[in-house]
Amino acid sequence: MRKIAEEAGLPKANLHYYFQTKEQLYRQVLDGIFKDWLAAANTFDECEEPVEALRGYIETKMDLSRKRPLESRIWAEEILRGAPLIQDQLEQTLAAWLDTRVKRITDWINTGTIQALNPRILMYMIWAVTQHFADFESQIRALNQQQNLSDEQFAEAKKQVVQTILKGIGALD
Amino acid sequence: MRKIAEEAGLPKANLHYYFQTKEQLYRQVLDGIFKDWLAAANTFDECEEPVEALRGYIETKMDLSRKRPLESRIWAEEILRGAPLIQDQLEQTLAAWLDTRVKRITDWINTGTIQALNPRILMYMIWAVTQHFADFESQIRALNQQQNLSDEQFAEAKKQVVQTILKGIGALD
DNA sequence: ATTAATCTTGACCGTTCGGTCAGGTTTATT
DNA sequence: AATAAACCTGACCGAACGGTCAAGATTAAT
Repeated sequence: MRKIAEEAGLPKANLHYYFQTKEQLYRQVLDGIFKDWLAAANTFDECEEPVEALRGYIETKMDLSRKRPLESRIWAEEILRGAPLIQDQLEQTLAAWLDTRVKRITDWINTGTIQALNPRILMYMIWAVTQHFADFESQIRALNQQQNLSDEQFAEAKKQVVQTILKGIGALD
Repeated sequence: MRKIAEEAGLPKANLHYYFQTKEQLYRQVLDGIFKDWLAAANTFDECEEPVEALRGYIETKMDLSRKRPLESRIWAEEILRGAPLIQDQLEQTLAAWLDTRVKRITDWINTGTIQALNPRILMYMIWAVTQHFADFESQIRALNQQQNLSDEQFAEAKKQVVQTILKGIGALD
């Protein structure tokens, strides 16, 4: 709280005027992140066909990792800790969101647009890969001559992630 | 340190006899994890062909996530924090390891065994997906009726991860 | 049996932590 | 101009933190 107040340029006591406890502040941060997360998630529904729907979703998640890596990292840290404060949101909102998307993917499988697979695991894979570029940024930087990925490198990564996953599930030739 | 001593069943002062500072203890933990990580990494070299080499590597990493999720999580947390204590290891050992594997993958591309792609990004994807099952275990549990993945579910996930990535890079039909 | 080395421990120390509070200042309302 | 509401702040508090230390217990070496 001291460091946050310092960073924000106000006395710690004043910070406590707006956020009574550290946990309340943290909860508001998590809520904001969850909102952004769901907003990005809606990209998934914008297209009918799997190729465009998944491409749009993956690209949106990649862009989020690029533009707001801190959000992704705070989310990741909360999950790492066992999600003590967001378990309800995961079990309710996120589970419901996932269920309806699982149904859509199942439809694609049944119509033969993509190959048979477990839709949940596909979603886990997409989350894992896209968020990795935010959460493991410092590792990637260390492996890239101590330089963050350039815009060009990131664009290449985005393209390859989309390509590999879409091809991997049989949505591309 | 108090909690660790408690968990280990000895007085805190005694813990400090074996580990002078918290950071020294933490470093030893990180070193142990890095060793396991590199041991798993060597699976990559056991086979000549991309399909078997990558399948073996992915499966080993998946097994590690299953059997030692805490290790993966501590590693992830260290990276999330910006890798303050393991930057050297990332820039030296890990970077060197990655370089030689990038060369192998490049060979596969040049001989047409897999399609053209950026080998580094492929490795990031593999790391992301395999470690996700350890690092985001609590999220997966919340989305799986509050139950950890069963052995059967995990086996299915492992199979699908291998299948999707191998197919995604054009190593399978 | 004696000594030295290693291990164990309760009590203690200074610092930092999240949080409080009385009292001040500013802003909005009438 | 008077009053109320909202906002701001330095000083302070108890608890928890990582770490220390002197002294005791145990083990190994001679």
